[in-house]
Amino acid sequence: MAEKITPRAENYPKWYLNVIQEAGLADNSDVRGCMVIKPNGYAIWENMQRGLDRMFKDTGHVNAYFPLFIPMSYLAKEEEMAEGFAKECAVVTHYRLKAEKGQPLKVDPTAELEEPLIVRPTSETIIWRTYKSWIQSWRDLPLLINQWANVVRWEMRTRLFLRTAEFLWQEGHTAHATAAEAEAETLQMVKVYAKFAEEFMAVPVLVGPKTDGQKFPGAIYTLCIEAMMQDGKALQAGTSHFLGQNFAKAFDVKFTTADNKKEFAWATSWGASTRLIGGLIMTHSDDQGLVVPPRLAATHVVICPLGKTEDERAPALAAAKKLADELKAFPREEFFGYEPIRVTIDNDLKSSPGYRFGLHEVRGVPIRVEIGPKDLAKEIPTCIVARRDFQYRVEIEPDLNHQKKAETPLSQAALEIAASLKDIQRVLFDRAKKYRDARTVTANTLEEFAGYFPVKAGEKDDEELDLNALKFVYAHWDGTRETEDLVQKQYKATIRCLPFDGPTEPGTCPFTGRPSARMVVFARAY
RNA sequence: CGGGGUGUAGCUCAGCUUGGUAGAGCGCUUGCCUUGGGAGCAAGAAGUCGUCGGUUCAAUUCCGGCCACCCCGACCA
Repeated sequence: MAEKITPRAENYPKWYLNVIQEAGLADNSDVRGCMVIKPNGYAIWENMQRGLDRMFKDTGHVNAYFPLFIPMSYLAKEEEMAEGFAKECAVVTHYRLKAEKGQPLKVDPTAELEEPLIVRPTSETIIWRTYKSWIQSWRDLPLLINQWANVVRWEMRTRLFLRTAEFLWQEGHTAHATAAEAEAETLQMVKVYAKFAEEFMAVPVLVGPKTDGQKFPGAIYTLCIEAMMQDGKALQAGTSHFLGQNFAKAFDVKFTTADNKKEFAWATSWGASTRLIGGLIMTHSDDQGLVVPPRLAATHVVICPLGKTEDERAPALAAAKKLADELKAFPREEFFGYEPIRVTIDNDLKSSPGYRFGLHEVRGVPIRVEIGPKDLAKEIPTCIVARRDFQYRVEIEPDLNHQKKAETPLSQAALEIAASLKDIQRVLFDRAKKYRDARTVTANTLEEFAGYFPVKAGEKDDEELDLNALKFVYAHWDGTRETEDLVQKQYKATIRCLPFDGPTEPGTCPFTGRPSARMVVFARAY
């Protein structure tokens, strides 16, 4: 078998790119920093959208759409936001090209916009400008709106899914009559993200506020979910911001209260992006390729009919179709988003079975079914059910090898497959949680802390670090920006968040000796 | 924006030192053969050698400018 994927232990970043390529998730495009999301990758995004959108609707939100272009002056109205995003804004200055025969196409210098437009890096400004006309009375509140969109942030260095110049996301923007209501919304939505991460993505997350140094430009505070990747690095996977009255003041959004007073509205915003796909890959996938939890998988089940001759193939194909129909007709349930089980039949009987199996494996199909002449010749016809979450290679996970393939009577296969899909979802979450918990430690002294974040001189970033080197480290912190910056500089570790369910006892900051209110989580981050 | 590197077939790259108009592997097409873990054989299609200029009888090769991309730092979902 041609090994196309660099093992994780050898070079984790390279492995990540190999998986994306071999699984057909995305490609780099000719446009710098922008990716092409391929069907297998986009299907995962669609499943994410479906799951999240359902949860947004269930919590009372509705979808709307706002313009891609934002007048430059809008961004300027909120000072922190202008400062935060100024350096990564794409700007539109002209509205016309000049096309003359025999001449190269060029920008028409006579068609300059009076005011440049920026391509949205996030939509708070244009949305709050719009809310000004939507909100007059307390009866107009709360305003609970989400939009699915693309945004552009002109990043210096990009990586497929994790950081691209253009990315797809959703951004919720809500307006409330009171601070308490807005804060409750902020908390509710970060919990929605946590639930989505754990129940759909099978990714365990830490939930809690960011430090002031890490919060969103323009926010009073930011709540986030943080996941651990297989290299021990942290990935911020979703954020929910309490924006106070900052944007209401910037765009003069006032409403009349029940007792006829004027007040500025209170705001939240929250977002999650295609970065989630990167996190999904780095949490579950293995050296054989992509592993996707069933709730997000593009295809749940692929059935591979086998056979040398037409005489062998025809019955195998017929049995495959029958099983596919049974699976598709399965009663719809919440686990599958009330949609049919996604089954495909691999009709490529001319390719070798090994090639076909390998292809589905690298592409992350949770369950593969084999139906061939040997199975159909039995008194009670059977099929082989192979689970993607169990390695088939003895040398890699010998203890799991016995579970790699199971022979199942065809008559029961649909039932067992549906049950296995749910089991895979559970196994992936448990595995990821165990992995994270085993790599979460506490540092009580500076020496301990330093030991967890080795920075070896002359080393090229973390590529040469052992895959097992990095951890989530709980440690005390004196609460100052200076200390946070110092730690980042010395150890390349940042404070990921102050987890809601982490230890909250006060102590002493190991970096400065000053008192600390509670422990926080440090990690290297993407 | 600083440091380094690379541009040759769809992809990964060799060739350039010592100039004479281009190769391999993979992929693709066709045929034969093969089928329960990534088979084999044969034939075939495919490249203005990043770009502009210089040197030369002759430039993918030598020289210079430009452009693009990649990696490492700073910045970031």
